[in-house]
Amino acid sequence: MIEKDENILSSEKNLLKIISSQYINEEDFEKLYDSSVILQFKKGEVLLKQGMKTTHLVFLTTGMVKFNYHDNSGKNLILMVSKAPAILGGANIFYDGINIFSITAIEDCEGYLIDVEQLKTIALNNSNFAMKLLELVSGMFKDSVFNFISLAHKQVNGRIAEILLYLSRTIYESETFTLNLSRLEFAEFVGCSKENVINTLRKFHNDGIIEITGKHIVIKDTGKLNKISKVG
Amino acid sequence: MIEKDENILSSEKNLLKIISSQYINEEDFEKLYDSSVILQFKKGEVLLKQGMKTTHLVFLTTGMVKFNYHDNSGKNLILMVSKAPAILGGANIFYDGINIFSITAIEDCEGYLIDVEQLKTIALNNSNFAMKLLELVSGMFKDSVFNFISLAHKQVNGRIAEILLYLSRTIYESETFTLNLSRLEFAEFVGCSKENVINTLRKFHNDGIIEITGKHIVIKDTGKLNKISKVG
DNA sequence: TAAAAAAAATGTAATATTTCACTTTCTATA
DNA sequence: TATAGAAAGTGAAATATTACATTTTTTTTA
Repeated sequence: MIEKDENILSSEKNLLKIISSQYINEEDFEKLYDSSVILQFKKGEVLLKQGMKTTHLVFLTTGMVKFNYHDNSGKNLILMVSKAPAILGGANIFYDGINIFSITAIEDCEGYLIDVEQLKTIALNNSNFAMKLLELVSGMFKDSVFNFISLAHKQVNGRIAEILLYLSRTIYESETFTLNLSRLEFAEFVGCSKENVINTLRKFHNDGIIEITGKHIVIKDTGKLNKISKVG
Repeated sequence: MIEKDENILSSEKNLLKIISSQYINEEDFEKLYDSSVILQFKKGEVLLKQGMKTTHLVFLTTGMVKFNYHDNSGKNLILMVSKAPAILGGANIFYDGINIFSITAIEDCEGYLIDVEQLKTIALNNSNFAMKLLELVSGMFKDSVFNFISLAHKQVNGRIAEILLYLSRTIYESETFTLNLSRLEFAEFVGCSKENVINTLRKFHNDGIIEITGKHIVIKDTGKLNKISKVG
């Protein structure tokens, strides 16, 4: 019990900001806390499933996930990649309550399942809290729009350069990292064939822009990568 | 004065739902009303400009607009097309207050400029209202995601078929309509070259799927168009 | 740890898309 | 209503991308 509390409070970002005493009182916090469950997810497991009713959000405490959409023809698309700490599923709640995409672990994860009904009840009685949720959803919207824009006017090498920079800066926070997406998943993120991803990564490698050995990537020339991402 | 009120109240969709007495009291409504201005926009005029601070939203009462993003290399992209009645600009407010895209009239429009600060003040004191705004933003998020998905895994003919159906169903609400986008704008919406748009429309015409004479379009074979939009 | 399965890599042919240079057709307005 | 400028349309070459067939490498698991 105590361990659970400490866990929530020790993660310094999103949820803390939102749930902390600034926006929510002790009593509301207890309600939310009592209705939440902590769960482990193995790589590949689905945290939120596309098409299902949104009964909960997930506050991810450790691990990384992908936001993926699968269409009826079997094709798959990765919209976003996110790492702990983060609140997942926020965009679904206040619309019609059906998950528009899945959220899947791309490495072992741990997270709190937060009851949506409870959350709504609290938001209705606390507009500061509701506003914070609005900020959260707007932020996601913005990210999605930027990703969309990039997809629309950039060619594959520009997209790949951009995604490499994004992963390096935002997700792994290092110029050296071990990718936890397969080449196929990477292709689903870029929006092209897996062969194209493989060839382009190889080309970047041969041009000395990156160094890639299997899943291990080192970004050698950020300047050039930047240029490609802008021009491409 | 009376005319203005009637105008707001007679449009049956978004704003009414949100602003109506169910969610906002007489006094708040007056505040919002007093800080709002009605304006006319000519085709091509910008209602909200990308990069500028969000000082107002627009409640569009008549006309049609495009949501367009322009990048520094001069390329332009249309994210969405929307017609009255609609609330425009909602996604910007609660994030960092900078418009992430422009909203431009594609035909003569009329709309109310609603002061954002006033709106925020009211939302802070009225969580029902805040929740309604959340729904609005979530809805836009959802639309954007679907458009994004379509762009990512469909080829140009699939995209064009889809956009034709979208325009027919959602925007013009008829199988016969007069497009108020140029071929170039249509291409910016599809995310391809204008020649590709022209050729594809011609091909659809020759195959008897649509009938196109300049800007006048008749959808002849919805079934086939549907198929192309799904397979493509 | 060996075998099976999955993922990565490669080269080439087929296809899709853009770019370019140009003509034709509209449309606004002087 | 003549005319300039914009928009639409065309065809062909250049480029980008995918699809396919196949091999190599890595990972999983019996």
